Amino acid sequence: MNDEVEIPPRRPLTLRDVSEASGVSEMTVSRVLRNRGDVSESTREKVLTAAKTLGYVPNKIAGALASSRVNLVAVIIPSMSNMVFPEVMTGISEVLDNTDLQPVVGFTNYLPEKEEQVLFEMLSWRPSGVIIAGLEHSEASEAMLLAAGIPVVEIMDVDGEPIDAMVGISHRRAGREMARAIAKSGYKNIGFLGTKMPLDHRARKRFEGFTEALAKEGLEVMDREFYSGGSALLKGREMTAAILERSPSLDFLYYSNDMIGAGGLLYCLEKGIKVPEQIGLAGFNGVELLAGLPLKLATMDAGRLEIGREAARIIAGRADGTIEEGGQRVELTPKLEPGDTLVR
Amino acid sequence: MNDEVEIPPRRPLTLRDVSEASGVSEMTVSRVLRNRGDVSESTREKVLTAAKTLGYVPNKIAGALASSRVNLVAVIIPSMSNMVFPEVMTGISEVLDNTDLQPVVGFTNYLPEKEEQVLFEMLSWRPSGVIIAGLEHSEASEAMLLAAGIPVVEIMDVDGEPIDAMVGISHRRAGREMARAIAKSGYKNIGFLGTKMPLDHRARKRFEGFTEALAKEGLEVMDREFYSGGSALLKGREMTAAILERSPSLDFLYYSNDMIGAGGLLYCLEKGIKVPEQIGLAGFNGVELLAGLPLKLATMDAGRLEIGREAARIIAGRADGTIEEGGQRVELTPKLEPGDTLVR
DNA sequence: TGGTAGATTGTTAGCGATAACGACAAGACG
DNA sequence: CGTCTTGTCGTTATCGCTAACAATCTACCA
Repeated sequence: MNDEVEIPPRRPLTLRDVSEASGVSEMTVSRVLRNRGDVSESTREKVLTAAKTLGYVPNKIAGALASSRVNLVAVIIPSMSNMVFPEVMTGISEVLDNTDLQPVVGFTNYLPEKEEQVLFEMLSWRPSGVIIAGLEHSEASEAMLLAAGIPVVEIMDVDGEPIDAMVGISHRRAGREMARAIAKSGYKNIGFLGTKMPLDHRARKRFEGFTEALAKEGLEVMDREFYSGGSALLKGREMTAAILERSPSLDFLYYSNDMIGAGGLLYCLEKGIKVPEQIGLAGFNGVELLAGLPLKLATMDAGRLEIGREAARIIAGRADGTIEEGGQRVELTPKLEPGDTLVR
Repeated sequence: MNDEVEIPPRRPLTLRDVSEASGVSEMTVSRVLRNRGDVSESTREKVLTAAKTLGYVPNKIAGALASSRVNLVAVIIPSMSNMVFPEVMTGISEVLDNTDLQPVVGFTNYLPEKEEQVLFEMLSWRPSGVIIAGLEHSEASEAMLLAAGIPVVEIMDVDGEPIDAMVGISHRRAGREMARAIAKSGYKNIGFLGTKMPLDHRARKRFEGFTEALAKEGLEVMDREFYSGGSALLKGREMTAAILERSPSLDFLYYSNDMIGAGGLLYCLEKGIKVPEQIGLAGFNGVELLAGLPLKLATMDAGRLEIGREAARIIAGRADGTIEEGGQRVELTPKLEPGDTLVR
């Protein structure tokens, strides 16, 4: 009850405090702390020690206002709870860690209104760039992005027109290629299992490409099953059970993501269904998890890590002036991984 | 090439632009946009339409500087790539979505230096609160947190002294309870499989509690296996194969997380090992994934969602003045879920 | 020894918003 | 009919920092 050791300064520290403590002007302190402009070694040290002993933390709000430069990059993605976006984030962080840029993440839950809110909120902090998932946005969102006057990279998808730059894969093509691979392997009775998500445009595009290419091979999707919410692995099981019950003649199941595919795979193995002879299976995304399954599920790697990296590179390059123009279009090619469940 | 429709204003819009467009003072525009103070309905509408047609996005940097109020909450966590923190984030977002607070996430990769950097960076934006994983921080980090003068909630763990508030479970206790449950089930030869992470204090505490309680039962950990990096599911398989090869007499395997536990479970089932009779298994965390496995892995739910919610509630409450004091200590009780792999 | 380039440090004026207070009009009231 | 509220705005002074320029102080050369 009796510690007069240090009265914690109720008023937060400012440059002035450091300036007074070290006997130089605020400007000089500012220069030292930002490593900008010439400062003699002696005063530099004086300032640095003063700042450290005081425990000074610069106020970036004031700094940003004065210099109209913000080292934040807005990253807007649907969610973090499926395995796809964490990996994108890893790629982004990896690249941004070598710059003075900092990612700031916002979630939309696949809701356009939420996206609009989050975007508005983030833009009001005047970030140096925006990385946003998808090519489909509300009109208001597009207008904001356009008016912001900063680099915008739309990621994941390249089937459409970007506002500025885009990095991703063609989900239509991914669907098509999978369809062709399935047809080539001789499967005829194909079922589709996916999410009940009218707002997941990429899943939709994959499905469109899939059916389109199947049609060219004279095939069609014979049955479908949808889910929403819950444990994806469990849902995969349940949906597989349901669809096979309803359509016993199916010999291939295409899942809209690896997680439900893995559930389906486990279910089939348990039921003694011969995979891939009796029934073939395939998912989408190329999540790391698949490596640990009894059989390696066929999938298509979406290159999520590389998407994150490339998007960050564009933002970083444009922020530091290395890159002049905008409008980059980077299409990565999804890689088919047949695994053990797509061969005959 | 000939669209003189709208020259996109090179200079970003400010309050002044809106003020001029609507014929009122900047102050009034500010009042309207923030819904604060009395403004007549007619001018309110004038301002609102002006702002909308111009596409004005307020500059929170300036606003924050002037009002010294920031609606940001810094959330500092190790990573997003295991299944534990996404769920914590969900809990945080859930609560914060009902306030005007916004989470801003930073990652430390379990590195104290990285934590320090991220913390410094975030504090320099003067957030309204900090939610940070763990009770162990570098001296500098603690000093910063202390000096920041804002609510700080340390989450996940309660085995230690918080800087301010804390919300979590006792990992020592979680380890102890699991040990007791295992002993009670009659298992005698116990193996431990975990991450090679000297910096994961919570895993360490669980292990300490585990061995301590085992000792009281006259038991001890007979063999151990560690890993780092890679696909956790796959690593779980490999480690299980390795430890059983080396110590065939083991009749129980305790995994430091559910993911490697799931890998081990799949491995055992494949090898025809009778679970839980021949060998019992248990993990930790209670991830949703487990529901989809052939057998439900025994685990201990860490209440991650609730941790996130509670932490956010404390921050929100203190930010809006609903809660006066600091130093809250919320200990949630981990729930043992025996599943199908911890019974005899 | 005066002059000048180069290195170092200080001064002044905002950045775009908000807090706090002041001003003014339209009723309310005795 | 003058004074007092209330309801609506406007003015002024920062917030903490940085850009741009000015001022000093060296060192060195003709």
